[in-house]
Amino acid sequence: MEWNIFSRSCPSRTSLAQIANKWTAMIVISLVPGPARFGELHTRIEGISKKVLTDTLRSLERDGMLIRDDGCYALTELGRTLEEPLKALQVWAESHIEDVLDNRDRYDSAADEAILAGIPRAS
Amino acid sequence: MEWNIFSRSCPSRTSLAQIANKWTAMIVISLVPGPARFGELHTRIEGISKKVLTDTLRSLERDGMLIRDDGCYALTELGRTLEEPLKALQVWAESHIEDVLDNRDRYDSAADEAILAGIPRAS
DNA sequence: GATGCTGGTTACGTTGAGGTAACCGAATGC
DNA sequence: GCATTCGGTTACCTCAACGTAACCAGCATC
Repeated sequence: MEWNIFSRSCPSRTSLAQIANKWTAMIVISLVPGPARFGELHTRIEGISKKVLTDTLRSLERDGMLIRDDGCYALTELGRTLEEPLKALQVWAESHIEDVLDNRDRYDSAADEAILAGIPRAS
Repeated sequence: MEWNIFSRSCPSRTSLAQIANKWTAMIVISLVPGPARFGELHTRIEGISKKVLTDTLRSLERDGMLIRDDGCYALTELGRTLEEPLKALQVWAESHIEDVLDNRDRYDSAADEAILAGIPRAS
């Protein structure tokens, strides 16, 4: 079978949606060093609510990326194959953020100037 | 400066949220072979609406990952550094989807059986 | 100058993701 | 027995993401 994320209703797109997700990335990365308890994850991933944490954990458990044993979560073999790609996203985000912040500033101030100059719309 | 996606209000988390996104992934991957026009992207990425496509393109342009030249979009140097990590997500999603689908089936039917057996709740 | 195509924008409605806070059962401590 | 912690669940609400459809300016075509 040819799976293709660009195809409107290919199941692989739902899988992409699951892994291309900041909470998924943070949970998986948090579990790389070893299993962790619910409370530990809740502390490490600052700002995540208990609801979202449980929802995301259940969803990852359903897809077979982690297993739960009485409040203790561990990556499965499948989950471990996500370590490298998701870690790469973390590294990218942290190492290029200054660039990105600069670009945003430039973009926003250019937009402001265009408004002040009375240019009605980009063409 | 120490950027850290796990820190509640670190800007790098907003950057992670932007790149850990299915539309971002599909757009960037679509632009790897070379610049493309709006209509081409709209066709290649099946099921994306014009609104979401324009919104996502503007957002990526703002962050400096692509540039627009009269309806033609091209990755910047920064955007090209995303090629590898995002391509990895596509490959993962497409190559592990059968596994994931099996896991979902197993999880869902186990849940059904638990209900039929009268087990009130997982503990 | 009407018709159509491209690359959008706008207004509007729906859905889903996510936050908050209260609650709860089981285990542990005093 | 009572309070506390842990690992959730539940109800409720908000807001951002997304879809739909109509509209529009610029340009080319005939």
